[in-house]
Amino acid sequence: MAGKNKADIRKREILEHFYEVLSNEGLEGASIAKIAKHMGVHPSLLIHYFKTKEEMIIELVDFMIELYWETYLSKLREIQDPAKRLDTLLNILFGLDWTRLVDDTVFYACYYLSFRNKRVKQRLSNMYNGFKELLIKEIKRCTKEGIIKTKDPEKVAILIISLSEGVDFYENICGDEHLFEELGQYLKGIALMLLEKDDRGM
Amino acid sequence: MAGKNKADIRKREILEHFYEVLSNEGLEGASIAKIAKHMGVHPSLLIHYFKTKEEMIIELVDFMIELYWETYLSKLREIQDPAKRLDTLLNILFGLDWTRLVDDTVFYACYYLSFRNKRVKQRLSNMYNGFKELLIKEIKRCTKEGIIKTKDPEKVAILIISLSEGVDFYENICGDEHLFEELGQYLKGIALMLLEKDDRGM
Amino acid sequence: MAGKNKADIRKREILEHFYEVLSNEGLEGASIAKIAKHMGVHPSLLIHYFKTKEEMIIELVDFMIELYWETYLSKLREIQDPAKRLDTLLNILFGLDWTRLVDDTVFYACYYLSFRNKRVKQRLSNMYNGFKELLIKEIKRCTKEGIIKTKDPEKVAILIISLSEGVDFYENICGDEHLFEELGQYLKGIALMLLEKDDRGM
Amino acid sequence: MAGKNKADIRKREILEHFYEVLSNEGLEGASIAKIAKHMGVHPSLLIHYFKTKEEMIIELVDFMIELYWETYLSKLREIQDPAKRLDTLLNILFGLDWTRLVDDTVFYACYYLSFRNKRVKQRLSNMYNGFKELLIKEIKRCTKEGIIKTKDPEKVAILIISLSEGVDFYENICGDEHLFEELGQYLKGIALMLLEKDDRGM
DNA sequence: GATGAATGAGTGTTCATTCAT
DNA sequence: GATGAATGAACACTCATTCAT
Repeated sequence: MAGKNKADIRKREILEHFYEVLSNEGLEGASIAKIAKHMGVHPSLLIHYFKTKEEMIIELVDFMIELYWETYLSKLREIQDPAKRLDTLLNILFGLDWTRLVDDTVFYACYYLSFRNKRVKQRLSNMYNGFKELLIKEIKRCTKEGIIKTKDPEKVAILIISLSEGVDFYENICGDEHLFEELGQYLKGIALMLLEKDDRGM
Repeated sequence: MAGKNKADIRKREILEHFYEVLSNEGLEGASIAKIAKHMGVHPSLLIHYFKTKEEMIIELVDFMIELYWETYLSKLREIQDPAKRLDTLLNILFGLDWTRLVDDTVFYACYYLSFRNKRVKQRLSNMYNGFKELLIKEIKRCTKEGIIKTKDPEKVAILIISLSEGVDFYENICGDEHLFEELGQYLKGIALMLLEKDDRGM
Repeated sequence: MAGKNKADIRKREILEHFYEVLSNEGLEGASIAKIAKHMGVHPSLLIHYFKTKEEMIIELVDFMIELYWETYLSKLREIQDPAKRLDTLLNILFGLDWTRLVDDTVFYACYYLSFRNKRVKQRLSNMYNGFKELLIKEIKRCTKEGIIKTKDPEKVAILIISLSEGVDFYENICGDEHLFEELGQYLKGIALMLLEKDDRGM
Repeated sequence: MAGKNKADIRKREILEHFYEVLSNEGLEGASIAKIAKHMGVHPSLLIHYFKTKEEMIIELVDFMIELYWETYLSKLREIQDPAKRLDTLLNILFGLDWTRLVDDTVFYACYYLSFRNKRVKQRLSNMYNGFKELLIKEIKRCTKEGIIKTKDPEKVAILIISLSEGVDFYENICGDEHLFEELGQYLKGIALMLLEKDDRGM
């Protein structure tokens, strides 16, 4: 994504500072002035590259989504075996690397912004739909090969993604340091159960 | 809760306007000036009652939490049968009334604030712990009476709450109008399965 | 001064708190709200007694001036001998008790206010004129009795008062702890010289 | 002092308006908004240049001190003769130009601020120490050359400065228009006497 | 490409004060 | 005698942004 001309490099640099300030000081603290100060540059420069703050936010969202996709895809890239691919996906969703990939303050800032900003919402929506489709594809493949018996792959995919996000959500409020570590394997087990025994409770 | 003197009535009134403005215009839009204008009153009056905006936020959080608790408790109040009580809890968690009880913008505003505001975080944490303990108590009772076979009630309680929040989270981004309605019964089924078959997939 | 009805007692009490807050936090800090908080009372009460803040200031000035006069007069009261009376006056003006009688922040606050507030200015002017007249009277008596040879008592009186204030002024900016203590006797000596040898440098 | 780039020119301009508003309306009246209005500019521009009001105050103090020094030094510059240099210093201290060089409201505003603002205090302290050292140097030179017989130059220097300030102080409260004019020569005479006869009254 | 000048709306909060109770 | 409700102006300061250089 993005060419490698000087402007793009500079914009990426700005986004990284934006990310950091947002992470440290939250939405109210991430003003253009503070970001500029954080990178030792004049505020006008940020406007010069992004025109408006909204544009900066949009590109930050894109930047974050890129990160997620790269993680997903890089971990799956060389794996052929369907079972292993599905297993990898679950490891990603319920592992620590995933939740810690993007700072929670930044992630939930973007999430919160999506309530009032259609463009942000659209991007997040696309991202989650992408995750969902990816998951569905793998589920279907595994079902086809008899590894699992999932009747409604979309429902289960939504369920798994929601569970992953829900635990993250819960953790942020109630989590002691080790909650998620313990919970990880347990959750993966639940997910597998849902995939295999999806014909039950319905 | 809260006395019935004039100040308490007025404060409640202010909080309702705060809630509404927050719901309509988000965190950045919910300035003291705008709330005051929304209720046709001078900004300094809000300060007169709450001293600082932070205090106002804290009391809004309390106000919201009160709403949740009242819902919980009022629905459980007259039910004695353990199975029915548990069923009611699941209906609350995966039903529409619950998610729609508090406006999402308001709820996630509070959630987002909890990242940087210890007092908000503590309150939300207490609330979720309260929900969890309530759930655990009912699970244990049902287990004792042989209705379900839950081995680790706390884990399952956390799981169920997380699932409930996770689906709400997901819905806000990806949900078409009817997603949750369909999902509700399905999720409740999952929850029941988790409660009964908790000895499985682990 | 002032009757002893309940209102006067309350007003005096308020003035004492005003004095203290002014001393601790300066002019900008001495708001009605803060004074009220300092005495654990509602701000409206101060207005109730003084009508306006200006009135409060005026009465504070009177309060302070009272303090000065009481000191002056009480120290002179029982002394008959003219030489001793003059000596006492000089001791007062160049002694530590005098400068420390009223907190510097309070005194210079009143002084500063006099630039823009005619009523304050008038009061301070009267006070200094009173001091001057007192000093002149004693100088004249001593001159008459041949103790000193002051040709122009008013000029010398003004000079002595100015010197006293000037040293206080200087001390506030440049004074180490002991400057004034050392200087006291020296200054008194200068004053005496001025009184005796007033026929010189003119 | 100060470069000649646009910012420095603008800052100086702002300080001049600050000075004027302060002189006209006192400390309480010299708000950023009023200064901005006085110079027909937007309030945030002042912040743009000075960051905070405190900084503006500090620079005003520096500005005022600069004025004093320039006066001192320019009047002494071309004079070599020790007696004349000392005489010039006394003329400055007890002459009208001196007291009228800086508006009294402004000067005493700075003085008053020094009570609560360490940086202001430090600057005034440095200024008076500079004056004192200058005076001491000239006194010593004159003593060496036998023009006067001052035993403790520092004490006398402090005395003279204090007297100068004290008379100014007194004048502000009690002075009719011509008091200081009359007093000037008299005071200078006193100062000379103190310098010559410093071995007396001690 | 980067900086500085300037704006104007907006922030939360404090202020002295009035009025009713 | 004392408190609380309410006001409206003011405060220093931050905000995103525009324009000129």
